[in-house]
Amino acid sequence: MSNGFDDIPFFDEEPAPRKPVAGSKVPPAPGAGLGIAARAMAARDQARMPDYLSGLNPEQREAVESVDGPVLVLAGAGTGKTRVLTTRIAHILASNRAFPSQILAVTFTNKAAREMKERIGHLVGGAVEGMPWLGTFHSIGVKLLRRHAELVGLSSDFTILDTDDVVRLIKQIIQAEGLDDKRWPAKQFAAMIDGWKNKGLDPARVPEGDARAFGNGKGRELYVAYQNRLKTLNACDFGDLLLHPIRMFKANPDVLKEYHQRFRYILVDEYQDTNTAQYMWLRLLAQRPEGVPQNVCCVGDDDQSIYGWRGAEVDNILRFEKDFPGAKVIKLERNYRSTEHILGAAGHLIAHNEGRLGKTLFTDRIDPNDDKVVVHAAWDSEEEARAVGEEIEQLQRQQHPLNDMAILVRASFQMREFEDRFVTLGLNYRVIGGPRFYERLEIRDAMAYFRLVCQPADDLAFERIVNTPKRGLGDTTIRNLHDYARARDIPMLAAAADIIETDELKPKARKALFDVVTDFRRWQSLLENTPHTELAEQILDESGYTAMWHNDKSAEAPGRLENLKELIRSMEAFESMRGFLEHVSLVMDAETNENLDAVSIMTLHSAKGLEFETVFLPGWEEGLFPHQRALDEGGRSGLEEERRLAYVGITRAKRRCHIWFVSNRRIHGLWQSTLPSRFLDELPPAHVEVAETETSYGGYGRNPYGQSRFDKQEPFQNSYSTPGWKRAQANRTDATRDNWGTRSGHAVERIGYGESGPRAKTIEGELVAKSTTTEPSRFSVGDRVFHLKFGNGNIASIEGNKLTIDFDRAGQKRVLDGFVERVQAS
DNA sequence: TTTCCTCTAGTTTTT
DNA sequence: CTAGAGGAAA
Repeated sequence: MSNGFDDIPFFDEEPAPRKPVAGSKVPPAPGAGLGIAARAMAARDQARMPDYLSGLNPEQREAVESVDGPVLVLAGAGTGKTRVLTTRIAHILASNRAFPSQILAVTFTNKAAREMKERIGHLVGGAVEGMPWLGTFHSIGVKLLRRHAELVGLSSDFTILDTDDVVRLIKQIIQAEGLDDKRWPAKQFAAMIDGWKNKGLDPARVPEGDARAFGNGKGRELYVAYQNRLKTLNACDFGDLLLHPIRMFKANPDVLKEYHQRFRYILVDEYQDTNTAQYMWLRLLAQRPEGVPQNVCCVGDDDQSIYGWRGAEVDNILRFEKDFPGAKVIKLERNYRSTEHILGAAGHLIAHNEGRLGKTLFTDRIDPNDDKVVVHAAWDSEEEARAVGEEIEQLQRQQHPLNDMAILVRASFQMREFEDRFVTLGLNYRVIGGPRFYERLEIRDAMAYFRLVCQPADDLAFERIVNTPKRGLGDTTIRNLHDYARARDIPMLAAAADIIETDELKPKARKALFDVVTDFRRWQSLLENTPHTELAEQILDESGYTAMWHNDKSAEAPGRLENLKELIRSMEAFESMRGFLEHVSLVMDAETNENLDAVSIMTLHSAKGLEFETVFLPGWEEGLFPHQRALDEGGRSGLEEERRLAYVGITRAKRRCHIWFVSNRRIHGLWQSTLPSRFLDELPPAHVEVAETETSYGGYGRNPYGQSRFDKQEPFQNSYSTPGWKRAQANRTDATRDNWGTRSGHAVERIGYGESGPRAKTIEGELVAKSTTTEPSRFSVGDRVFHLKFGNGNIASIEGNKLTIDFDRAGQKRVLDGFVERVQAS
């Protein structure tokens, strides 16, 4: 849990590593307290061929052992990419080429970094201490910046702003420029700045046209003003965590040189996702002066590049060989995940893209009993959800764990239908990627208190909480204070301390502000000597923040209090409040509860890197997938990215992949009839079967879809002529919309779930319906209960795990007992 | 200050 | 349609 930079010596105290000599013996490892390198060496010495190399195929092994010089590993889905990366690091360590602190290993997400640490630990036998430079681009950026902040005009205790802070800040700037913040939304400009920063553009380099496009042509001025404001706040946004180090390195070649010496080996995960700024950062660090080997290894898959829309440049991976002359390119094509049908379908689909580096996944685990990829047609999204639910239940009856199944959607609105259905069925599910814990209102408020205690100059935090809970400090007072602070160039909290000594404010506001200032003074004085969790609780109590939610009668209030408790709990793992704040600003991910058996529902984007026995891919319709906007805004390359997304979806499946399309979908409230996705036509018949629908309608054979519905003739185009396909097509054309109820043999029961109000989600961002149990209900009629969505109510009747409840506010609803908690009768 | 109403926009997401 | 934001009224 490092919260800074001073815990790692800049250069190792140990002697410089020697070049390994073939067959050289390494001295036996002494007992306890071994460094990672020593342990790795010991592990290697146990066998002639190091253990860690034994299970690798020849290509993987080559990727692991080609440690010197630039290497690009093109690792297709399920080909053991992470394994190669981690084994490679273990190998570098074990062969005595570098110390752990001389390896730079970069990932995109914290999750990936964590996983790598863990797996290296396994390989080397023990926890990985001393890999200080394994982390995300951003966390490594922070580490560099904390060390050299003064070189870019910051002080090393700078704050990291998240998107929410940034938007509020930009809004102020837009208003300060005298622009209408409704006509020029701060959010949009924040996105523009983010985009520019992804491209490595400082204000001067933003193309004229782009800069003029915002704020009556004032885009550039606004960007400058924003950067200035950040500097006065001693703050960075996420983009700066990359750009500042780049600037720093460019302006200080001596510093860059130090890092060149330090980082003997550089590894990059998910290279296809790097944006221009990351690419610049990497080249600065990786490209060495003549004669020095560039030990860079980038691992990626151009076919899985799905983040172009947020600045990723597939081109980075495509031109690796130009950037690093003499680079070795190793393709990993042997797939260990999926059946031949799944690979065949995915491979045929992705072959429709141009400009690929070209890989074909194969497996030799061929089993004639393997299912083909199945394409299903449904009348509308409701039927789609119902049918998927049935399939899941059927698999469940065959003892397949729900954890092995996932529904991967293109857009998050599609999730709702599945959630509704699963709640009705009492089927456990979890939603991955919902609102994040640290993005919740109450968490952000609490964090603002903590930030302000640790960093009295954090004006954004100050503004967020001065009047939360309500203290009668309205707009006018704040504006006053703001001007006062600006005029004197001091932080707002300091300004508040000053202004209460004057008579500039009304007595009421003055008193309120006085209380705030004294509270913060007190908390700051406690910061060093009070256990931080205790202090945190104290802050939330004394500020009246907890009381505010206690008094709040709304349905969400108890959940929010619970989240605050969870926040305090999660602080325990940290040494100090500062350490905790640093962690939170970078690590925004929530963990899922692995112990629960549940179907996962997530977007295709968040599914990258995961795998499931069975994957359901609903919503393969033109306009949704490929998404209309991707086509409109991205043209050909937009379509190709969508296709890669489809590829990612299919290759998540190990054994079973079910694709769905519907004929009617409600978009923006109105029903629209839809066409099957062109991607369906791009699947190879040999690996695909069309499901016979159990429903009894249709069969007219009116098939408007022949060959080449969308594209010019393409070599892969094929027209399905199987009876099943024809029927599926006919179904979607001729079905009548009276399928409410039991047509598919399943009693449809609607329970209240669809009115406005927040979605019921647990702190992990999961919504979990308890499965039907045979146990007697833990509730009885008349109990007073609380429901996250509907609030308080009394139980009117009970059937199994389904409760009928008279809610105080929402009226009578039927809900599953897993969604309510018993409360004391009031 | 709160509540209610109107308006608007509406893929994908990490850090 | 529907969630969220912002403005107007109580």
